[in-house]
Amino acid sequence: MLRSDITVAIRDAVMHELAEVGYGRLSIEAVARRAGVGKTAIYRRWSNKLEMVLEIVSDVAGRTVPLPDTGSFAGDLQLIMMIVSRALQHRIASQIIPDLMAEAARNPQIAETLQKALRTHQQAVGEKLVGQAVTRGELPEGTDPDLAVDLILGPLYWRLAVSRTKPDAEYLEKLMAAVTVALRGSAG
Amino acid sequence: MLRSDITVAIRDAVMHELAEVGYGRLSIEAVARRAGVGKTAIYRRWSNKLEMVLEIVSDVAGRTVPLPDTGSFAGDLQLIMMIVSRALQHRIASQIIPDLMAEAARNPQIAETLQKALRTHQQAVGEKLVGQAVTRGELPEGTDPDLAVDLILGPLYWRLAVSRTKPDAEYLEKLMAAVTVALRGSAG
DNA sequence: AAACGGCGGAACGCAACCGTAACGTCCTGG
DNA sequence: CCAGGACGTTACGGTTGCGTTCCGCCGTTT
Repeated sequence: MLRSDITVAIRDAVMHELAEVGYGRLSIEAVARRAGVGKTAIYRRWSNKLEMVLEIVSDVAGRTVPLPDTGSFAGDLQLIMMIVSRALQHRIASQIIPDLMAEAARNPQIAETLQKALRTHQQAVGEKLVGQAVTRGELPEGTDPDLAVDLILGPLYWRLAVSRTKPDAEYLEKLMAAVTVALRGSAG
Repeated sequence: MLRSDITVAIRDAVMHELAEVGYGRLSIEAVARRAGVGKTAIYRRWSNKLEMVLEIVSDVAGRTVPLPDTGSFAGDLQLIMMIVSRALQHRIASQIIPDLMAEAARNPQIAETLQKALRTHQQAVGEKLVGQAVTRGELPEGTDPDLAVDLILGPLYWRLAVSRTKPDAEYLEKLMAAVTVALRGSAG
C-alpha cells in the first residue's frame, strides 16, 4: 500500500542525514525535508526514530559480503582488506559506522543490532579464512580466528576510521605481510 | 576571579554529560543542571558549546602519558598495551573517545583538536618505542613506526571500543606475541 | 563603608523539533 | 459519476535548547 518510491526516498534521506549530522542530532523533520515528503509519511512506516534507523541500517548492512574463497590465504587476506578498506573509505559508510559504534555504547538496542549486522558476519569470515588456511597448511593449527580478525580489521579500522589517513599500496602490502607473519608465528 | 570550584564542577559535568549523551546531544542547560551552577557561569568561561568541549577535552587528553622506557621491547610493548587497555576500559573514556572520533569526521575543529591530542603523542610513542628497539637490536632497521602503532593500537581499539569484549590475559599475551613477530619479521 | 564582581536564578526572543489532528488529493471499484 | 479509502501535506500546541539580559545576593577588595 505504501508508495515504494517514497519509501526509497526516505531510506536514502536517512542514510545521508545520518552521515551528515549523526544519530544524536538526526531529526525526523530533517529527514522528511530532505526526502521531500511529509513527516506523516515517515510515521506511517516507522513508529519512532530509533526503530526507523535500526531497520534501515541493518537492512543496508545485511547485504552480506561474500565469504572469501580465492584458494590461498594471501589471496583471501588481500580480498578482505580490499573490501574493508573500500567500505571504510566510502564517504557515507565512513561517517555512519563510527557514529553508530559510539551510539551503541550507550544504547543497547543499537549495540545489539550492530553486533548482529557486523560481528556475527565477521566472525564467520574469520573462521572461514583461518579454517581454510589451516586446512591448506598455510597456518598452524590452533590459530585463533578472533585474534586474526582483530589483527586484520583493527589496524585498518584504526587507520581509516580513526587516524583518517589513506593507506597507500605499500602500506597495505606491509600490513598484509605483518599479519601473515604474525598469525603464522604466534600460535605455535 | 572565576571561582575554581565552580570551574571544576563544570568540567566534571561536561565529561559526564559527554559520556552519557554524546557531543551531538550535549546541552549547556544539562551541563549547568548537573554541575549545579547557572548557565551564566558557563558562558562567562566559554563562549559556546564547541569551544567549551574542545578546551576541556584537550586539557584532559593533554595530560601526557609518559613515554615507554622499560629497557626492553617486550616490556615497553606490555606497558603500552596495559595503559591503552586501561584507558579504553575506563567507563567515561570508552564512551567519549568513540563519540568524539565520530564527531571529528564531520567537524574539522574537533578533528584537528583530536589529532593534536592523540595522534601527535602516539606518533612520538611509536617512534620512541621502535627507535629504542632498533637500537637494541630487537627490531630490524627500517621498521615502520606508523605500522607498529597501527598494529598495536588497532586490534586493541577494535576489541575494546568496537567489539566491546574484554580481552583476558591470555588474549593480551597472544596479541603481544603476534605484534612482536609481525614487526620482527615483516620489515626484512 | 562602599564599590566591585562573580554567583544563582529567572525570564526573554528565537529556532528547531516532536507527535498528532485536520485537510485536500489521488486512485479504485461499483 | 460517485463513494470510500489510503495517501501525503499542512497546521498546530507543546517542549527543549540557545545565547542573552537583568536581578538580588554575598564575599572580597579598597
